[in-house]
Amino acid sequence: MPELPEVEIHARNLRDWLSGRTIRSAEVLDARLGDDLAERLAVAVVGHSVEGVRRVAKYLFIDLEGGHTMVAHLRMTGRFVRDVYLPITLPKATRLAIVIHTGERVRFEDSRRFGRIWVVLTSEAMRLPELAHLGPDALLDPITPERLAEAAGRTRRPIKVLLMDQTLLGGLGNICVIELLFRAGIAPDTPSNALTERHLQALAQDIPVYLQWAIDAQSRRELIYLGEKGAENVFPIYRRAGEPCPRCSTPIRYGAVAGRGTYWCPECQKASG
DNA sequence: TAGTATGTTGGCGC
DNA sequence: AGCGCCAACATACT
Repeated sequence: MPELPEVEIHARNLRDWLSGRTIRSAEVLDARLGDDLAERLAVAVVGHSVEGVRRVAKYLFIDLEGGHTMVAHLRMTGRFVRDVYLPITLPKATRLAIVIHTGERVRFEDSRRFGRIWVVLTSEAMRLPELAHLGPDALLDPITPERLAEAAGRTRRPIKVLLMDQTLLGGLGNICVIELLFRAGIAPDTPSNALTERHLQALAQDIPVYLQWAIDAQSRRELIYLGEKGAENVFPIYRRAGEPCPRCSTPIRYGAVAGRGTYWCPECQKASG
């Protein structure tokens, strides 16, 4: 269930595995992965070399020589993995298997099958309906305190909901926002327009700092998402209901904010203006 | 077993 | 228009 940090780690792994390599074959094992995906891969990807890998918000871009790009969204359980030695049978959750000219295989695994992959002209990638209204990337193009304050002042929506709005800034999800609001000392259900300039400024400035920490904290070759077997929780607040707050030792609370599971410290997060 | 899950879209109703 | 809420997608884990 990746957010910006996990997608960034994917981008780095894929860059390492694919850049400069030629795609030898691509096998689609689930037709729902993308419209006409097998045909598009055959035409624009197989036989082409990878020019580079980029990340925009929670989207991955694999740019191919020849002018096309594979765009991928991992949704809740999607993951790219590399097989150096090829097992005879593909693991059950495999939805796409790509073999590169070195003989290594890169697979897209996705147990819940919500992930999506598109193959489009590189120049048209940002015009995909899903991406057309995406705001600036939360890490590469950090939101200014002024822009955040302007957006917050216009709405009574909870600050948690505002930060997860991908049209305002792209890349933050439930975990990132929970952790950012803890760091900022702001209650998740605070109406956005009740926050002070000072709190919003601190929040805006902390976003790229937090994201860089989260990337570093999870950097490893194979990502295991929280909730999966063997996952390690590196987050101070997320999924720690009842555990002591790392700052004040008050038990962490759990509840729903705008329908999403939310964790917060009732002592440290009181700021509302 | 029932509840929960880190994402996104789209529909309904106020 | 903005917003809350729900369902859909489909499976794994506790």
